[in-house]
Amino acid sequence: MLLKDKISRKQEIEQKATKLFKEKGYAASSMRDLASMLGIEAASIYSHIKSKEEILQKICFTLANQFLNNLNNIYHKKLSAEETLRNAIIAHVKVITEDVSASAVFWNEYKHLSEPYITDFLKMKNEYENCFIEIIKKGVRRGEFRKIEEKFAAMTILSSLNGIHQWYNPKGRLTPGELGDQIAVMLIDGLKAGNKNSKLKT
Amino acid sequence: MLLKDKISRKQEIEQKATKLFKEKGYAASSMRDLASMLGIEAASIYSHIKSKEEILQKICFTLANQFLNNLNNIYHKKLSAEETLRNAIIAHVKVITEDVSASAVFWNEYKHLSEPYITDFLKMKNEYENCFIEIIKKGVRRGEFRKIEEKFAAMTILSSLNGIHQWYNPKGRLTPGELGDQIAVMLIDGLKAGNKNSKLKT
DNA sequence: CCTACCGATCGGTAGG
DNA sequence: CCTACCGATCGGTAGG
Repeated sequence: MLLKDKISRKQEIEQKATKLFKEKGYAASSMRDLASMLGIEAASIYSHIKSKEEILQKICFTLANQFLNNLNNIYHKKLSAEETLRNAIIAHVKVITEDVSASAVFWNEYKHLSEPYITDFLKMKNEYENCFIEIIKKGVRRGEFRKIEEKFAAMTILSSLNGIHQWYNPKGRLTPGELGDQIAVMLIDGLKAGNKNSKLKT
Repeated sequence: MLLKDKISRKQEIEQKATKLFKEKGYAASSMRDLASMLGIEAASIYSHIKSKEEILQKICFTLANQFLNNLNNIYHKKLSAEETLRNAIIAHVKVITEDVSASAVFWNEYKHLSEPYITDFLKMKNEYENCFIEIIKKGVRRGEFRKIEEKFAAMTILSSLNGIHQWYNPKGRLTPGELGDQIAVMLIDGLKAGNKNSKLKT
């Protein structure tokens, strides 16, 4: 009972902090801001967490692991490049829509991680981006996609996915599933249109 | 001579501040950081500028005006929706590539503007986004683009453009012009592919 | 452009 | 979870 209370209080702190970090940015968010959202004094927060940065670390690495695990699972299914990319996009969108605040913080505030966390984080980010580049390279090689600068294409796709948190309204017309499907169609068609090699595959 | 020196010193402060704000974020950048980049004391900066926020205001509104002016000029040319969108994308990319640091700050740090600046800024941002939505609505109405949720499409395009500062290397293979052309092709093809109404236009 | 300094606020600790 | 408090740092000013 006591343990249960403590866990849920810690989760409440993390959730409120995520909201706060999203709205004001990590550096401009003070522990006194967070405390007043919780209705307690700033010093009391330290009964539940070790430091302000610990919260940021948890947000960043939880999401980074979700993104990477999903992508690894999809990548090893050995589908066509198009289907791999479609599944990767849909999985990415799902992670974002499940916690829009966390994904905003993940994307905008990771630079405030200290060493060695920032180095680890950047390694994971790089691995993820390289995997997207590889998928597109494969698609170009196999004639599924048009000839295109692969890094450019991968970063354009990832940018549009990582911008979702800035405009997506969970209560709006598009459900997360519809959003993932639609954005996958739009971005993949952008890679396929005018593809002169596509007949090689059919 | 004295006036000329003072102007260029102010510009140097603004340029260095832009770089600093990009790298550390506005809130985590101190005037002492900026001073040490300039080789002077923090207090001396205030001979040239009024406040830290004044620099942020200049960055944000200079870019916002560039984006809006370009888009208004293009919009009033009364081209097809596709050509309007293509020109808008290319113009947007040009502004970003001309000053990658400034556009990173513009996009990531505007939330630190105080009133009334933040309200003005958000108005301009909204106007810009609505104009993109209108262009896409027109394209869908005229059968140039497939049927698509217009706000979703506009925000996806703008997100991919506003992510350019995170990965674009001015010394890399793609020139700013090539980047603008390529990204326009990819995004517009994503709007056109599978368009069942396209024959209405030819 | 500098020295000297201001009040405010920061993340965090001690001790209960 | 609180009171009381710490040293560090912040943006900015006065006066030269």
